[in-house]
Amino acid sequence: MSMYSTTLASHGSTISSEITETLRDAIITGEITQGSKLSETKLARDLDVSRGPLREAIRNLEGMNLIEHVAQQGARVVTLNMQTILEIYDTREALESKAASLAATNMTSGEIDELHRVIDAQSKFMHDNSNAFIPAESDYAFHNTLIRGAKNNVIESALLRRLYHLIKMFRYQHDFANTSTSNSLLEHRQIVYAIEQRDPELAEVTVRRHIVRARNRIERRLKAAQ
Amino acid sequence: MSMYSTTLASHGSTISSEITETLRDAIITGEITQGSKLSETKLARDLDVSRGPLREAIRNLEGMNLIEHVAQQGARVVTLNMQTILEIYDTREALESKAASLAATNMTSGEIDELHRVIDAQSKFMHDNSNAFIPAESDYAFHNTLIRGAKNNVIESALLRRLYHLIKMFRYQHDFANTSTSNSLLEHRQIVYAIEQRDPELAEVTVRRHIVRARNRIERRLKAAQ
DNA sequence: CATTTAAAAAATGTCGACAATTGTTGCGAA
DNA sequence: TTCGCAACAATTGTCGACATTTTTTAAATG
Repeated sequence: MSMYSTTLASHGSTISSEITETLRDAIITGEITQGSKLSETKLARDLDVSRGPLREAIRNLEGMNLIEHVAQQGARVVTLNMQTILEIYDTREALESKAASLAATNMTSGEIDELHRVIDAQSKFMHDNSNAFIPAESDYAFHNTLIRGAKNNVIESALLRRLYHLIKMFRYQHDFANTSTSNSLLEHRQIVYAIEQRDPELAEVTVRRHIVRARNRIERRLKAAQ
Repeated sequence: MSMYSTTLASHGSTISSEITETLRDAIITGEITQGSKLSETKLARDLDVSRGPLREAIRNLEGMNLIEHVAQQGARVVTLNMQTILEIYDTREALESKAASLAATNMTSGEIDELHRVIDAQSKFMHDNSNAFIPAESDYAFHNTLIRGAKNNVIESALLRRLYHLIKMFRYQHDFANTSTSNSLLEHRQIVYAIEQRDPELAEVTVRRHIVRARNRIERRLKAAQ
């Protein structure tokens, strides 16, 4: 009976935001398994809170698309089968390619510098680790910076708030945590080049290709595993 | 002091879902004005419910992107200034053009028939009303059918659950309720043609152009009104 | 008169208890 | 045995009260 590590956290003053983060991480890592029911009574007991803030946390998780809640029946963790994964990546392709197009116009030079720093770190890491892979956190840092550079809060929310938690969950639980292929680094460089050139169309197609390739890699691997 | 009409509704058994719909409609129509605070105490009194289900309704509205909630300070209705509107339409362009592409492949012939029925109704209406406009509800019916035809629940949710309420809110409050231009009907026909031909690329560009044109119309009109 | 500060008021966050609904168990009838 | 049904258990939904934080008010200070 592993308890969900609440750690020290607490930068989010309120209890419901605390347990939202705790449960979010437990779902992403799979500590709470896909498809399992989130029993209010049990969770409230385990986390040592009342059911009030717990219900609010559940609604928050619903906003991250991590759970599905139906009236009078409770909440369940989403199930990431192959179809859902591919749907997520198709949606990501549409949103993030548009974000790249906007970022080519709207990114500040400071943010472009940040992209370079992330890429350089990735390059150094791969060099030090026999070109093995890019660490997940570094990959997220790259895409986070790109998405924020679009200066479009609606797209940013659609991606970072409602889609990326699902992507992290999938990659963590299905051993796609670290993006393979040294090609990813090259693609990252091409993306930064397009943005640096302030070329929206090139930025859009490079990001689109980057995501489509990831999508197809996933599809191949999941079909092979069947 | 106009009270929010709770009507008979009640098909959603639970109180929180009831008042979610009530408040959603009040926000979309502007009965609750943009930027105004949603006071839990006052609303609970007005709607004659306790604060529990009201807080859940607020979280639901947050999931529709209709309000913004910050801890210890409460919830406010979003403000739709020009920048936000254009951000919404840029996001819609990315999502709905992808949805059209998918729909060209995945739509059933029955759903295509449904698109024809909607278009025929629009055609008849315009003919009967001196080519004035397409009624808002009929326009939403067209796009709803298109989006559902993509058979991608993630895109569908991103559009219908998280974006379209904002679009309805804007169009209702800024007199864009009825899509002007007889050109819209032609564009609808082109979209259906592309889907009928099972041509994803053509479907994508026709929908993209349809939305970009609407976006640019809005931008021109809002700038002229400044 | 403007600014600061402390008390008061109001609002949001949390809790425990009760209500209503759903799910389960076990008995009895076909 | 299988099916239906009633009693029971467990879960979710709702409520009112209390705790904590924020906002307002108003006095006091410079």
